[in-house]
Amino acid sequence: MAQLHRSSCPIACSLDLIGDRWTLLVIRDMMFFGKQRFEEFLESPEGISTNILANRLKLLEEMGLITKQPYSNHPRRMNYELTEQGKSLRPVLKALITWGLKHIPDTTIPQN
Amino acid sequence: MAQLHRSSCPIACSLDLIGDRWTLLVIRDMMFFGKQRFEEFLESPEGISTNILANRLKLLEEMGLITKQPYSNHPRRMNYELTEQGKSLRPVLKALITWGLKHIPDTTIPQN
DNA sequence: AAGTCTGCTTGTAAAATGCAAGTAAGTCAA
DNA sequence: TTGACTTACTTGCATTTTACAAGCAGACTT
Repeated sequence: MAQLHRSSCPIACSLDLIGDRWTLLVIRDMMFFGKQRFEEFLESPEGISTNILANRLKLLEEMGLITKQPYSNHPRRMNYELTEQGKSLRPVLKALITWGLKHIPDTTIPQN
Repeated sequence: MAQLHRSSCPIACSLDLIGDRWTLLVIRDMMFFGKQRFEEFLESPEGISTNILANRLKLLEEMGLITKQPYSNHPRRMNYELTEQGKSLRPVLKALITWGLKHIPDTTIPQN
């Protein structure tokens, strides 16, 4: 994951932040499936590994797209939630869903 | 660049095809700046390197998002053009532009 | 006091990327 | 007709990122 912006183009800058194979899947899990905890993200069918997930959650928090909070009084139990900035990625995900469903065979709206 | 689909989710599948730091920038150059030749893509401010560009053009052609044709009677001069399938990525790019302009400081619509 | 649950970290091999240099096929100018 | 030039790549190699497996730490639970 690159940190610096390669240009001032909004597409390039967006890709610098969220343009990899995992980040938007974490956002998807939060936005469409209401997932909030580390173990829940691990259950998604794509099979993200724990080190990548920890790294992406950290970066997303640093970017301000999600927030992390301790979950009630349970120990070491974290709640990840989308910020308004994170929620505003919905049109991007919608566009990817529409394109994928139309152009990639055997894609379907998943249930979990 | 991965080739296989990790799941049947349209978002995940789309990211498997176009979810890297360079592919959508090549599409952008064709869609918004009318670029068609190898050397033109190299001129973009992000500075893609020649091996990555060659690889992405090849993958995009294999996916059916672009076509490659010899340019008139000039030698070794190729024209890359978006197919209908490639053009249909416009809403995805539009969504990224909108999000980037709103949420990333110092992004602007570029001129070249 | 021992085991469990959750959320990570660490180690290492494999893959992708970045950078520089080189190559090949044709054109053009002298 | 040869030697430079243009365009579109390919190759080699160092660096970075990813994938996979294993381990660990703190709080609870029995």
